[in-house]
Amino acid sequence: MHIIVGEEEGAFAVLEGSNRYAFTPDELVEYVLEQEREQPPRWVFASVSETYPTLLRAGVRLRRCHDLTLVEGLLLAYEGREREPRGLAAAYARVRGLEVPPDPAPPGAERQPTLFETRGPGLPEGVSVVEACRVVLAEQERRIRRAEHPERLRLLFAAESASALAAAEMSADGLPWRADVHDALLTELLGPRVPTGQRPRRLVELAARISDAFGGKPVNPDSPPTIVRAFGREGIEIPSARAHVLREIDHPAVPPLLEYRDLARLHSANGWAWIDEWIRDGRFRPVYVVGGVVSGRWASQGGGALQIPARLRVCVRADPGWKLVVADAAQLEPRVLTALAGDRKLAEVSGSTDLYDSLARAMFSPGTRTLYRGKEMDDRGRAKIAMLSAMYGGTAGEASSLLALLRQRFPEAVSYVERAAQAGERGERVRSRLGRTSPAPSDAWRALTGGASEDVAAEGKARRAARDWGRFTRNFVVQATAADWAAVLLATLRQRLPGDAHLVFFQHDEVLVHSPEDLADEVCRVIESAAEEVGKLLFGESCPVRFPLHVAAVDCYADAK
DNA sequence: CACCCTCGCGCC
DNA sequence: AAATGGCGCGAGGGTG
Repeated sequence: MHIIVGEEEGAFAVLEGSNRYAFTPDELVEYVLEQEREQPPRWVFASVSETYPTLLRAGVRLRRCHDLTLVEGLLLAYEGREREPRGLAAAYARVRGLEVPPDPAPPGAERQPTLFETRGPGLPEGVSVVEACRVVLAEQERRIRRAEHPERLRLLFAAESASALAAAEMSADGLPWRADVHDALLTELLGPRVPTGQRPRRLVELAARISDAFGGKPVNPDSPPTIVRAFGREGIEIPSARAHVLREIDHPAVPPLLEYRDLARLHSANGWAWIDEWIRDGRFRPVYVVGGVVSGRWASQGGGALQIPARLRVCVRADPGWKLVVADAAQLEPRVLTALAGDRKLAEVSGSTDLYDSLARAMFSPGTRTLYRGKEMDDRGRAKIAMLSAMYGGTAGEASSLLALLRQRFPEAVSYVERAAQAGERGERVRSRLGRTSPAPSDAWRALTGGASEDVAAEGKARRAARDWGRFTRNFVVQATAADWAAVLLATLRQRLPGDAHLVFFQHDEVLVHSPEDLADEVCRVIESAAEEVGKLLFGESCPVRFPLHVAAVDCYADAK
């Protein structure tokens, strides 16, 4: 059973079968709670991210939903039409054969609407939001039935829609964040807080030491070109000012420069200004963008939510009487590749929680070491390079020979990604297990790679462009299937968490649950059993690949792992 | 001033 | 000869 909810200018319309209601926000809340108590329906929204936060503020949590915009985007990509607008008005217009309006600017863009832009849903006169939803939903169901694996798309759409619920819930609940701990850490590393725009004491000292090391001439350590020139004057030519380049140089400016870089980044990306902007009432509330990345990974808007530096994990602490349950999938992507390819030999390797360690034993005779980019590398490191090269298309240094060895041992897995790469090189699309579909290459790409070779240089450029796109599609099948896995995990998990335990953070292959202390053990078990089911849901009951998680109930995020 | 690019580096 | 995927963000530096 599904119930369509449409929002128009603060009022709500509800379509339940042939019944139609108009509700105030308060009435809607009462209605929703009643429905959820009896037999939870599938709630249909034009967009969860636009409507659900209002319900959350009123204390409403939904179990299941269908996000028409997210699903439209996935379906359009599946059908090779990802450039078409995906909002409700556009989807409705396509069904009715009307002129298709562009998507409204995302709410994050602070752009004022121009004179000719209209606010609101952009539907034709006389068509209500719920009516449009009803029409689009029916059309989406027809398109699903036409697909090669309708059941996979249904799982994908349910999981993606549930992810949207989870994302809004996590933003509303917030990640516990101790501003006082964060402030103390900044003060310890940078010196006392200074007004925005000024360099903290420690950075001032380091900048002076850097200039001294360059003979007293002021050098702006924030400007890479200036650093390259400064080394040039010392007779040291470097291609860039990147840390790994600087580390190879024997010069007194290098140590203070590297330390400056490190601390300056902390100050600018996650300094006091960040605390002021993002931490309220002991919570970090980023805006997550479900499906914001072509591969289906989430993106975030502001706050760098998916790039929290590891050293700030000390700031993430459970409330008194609560625990943080931290769970991250161990080497998710190689396991996903194993399952996708149905590589039974590699599946045996996945039985170990440390996949790379066990892969090393399968690839090498024990204890051999070689040099890799000048560094001694043990077998585990080499096994990891081999696997990453397969998934990313790397061929630098020893990678190609390691990849060749991996191909010899596990031909099914390696040929799976190589077929995806070849498809990309031909300009074809590839799909994740559940049907996330890679975009078409650009017209510029087709022009570059399509023509017959005019000269050697043009042919080289074309070849490089083709290979680049091949690396993208090679990685897409793995990354997008990992996104499938994570979405299904989130969908499963948010249904099963006991009591007041709730998701507070998600990052690609890792979840954090804030849980009352006495429920933490149960939360750990729920997460572990959910993860076991996810592999079967995606790849079938007989899938032999294990997807183990590291799960830990801790007081502080930094204590996990 | 707004806008756009590159660089460099944090996360997966 | 060398060639690894996906992001977000801030700073510098240029353009119009």
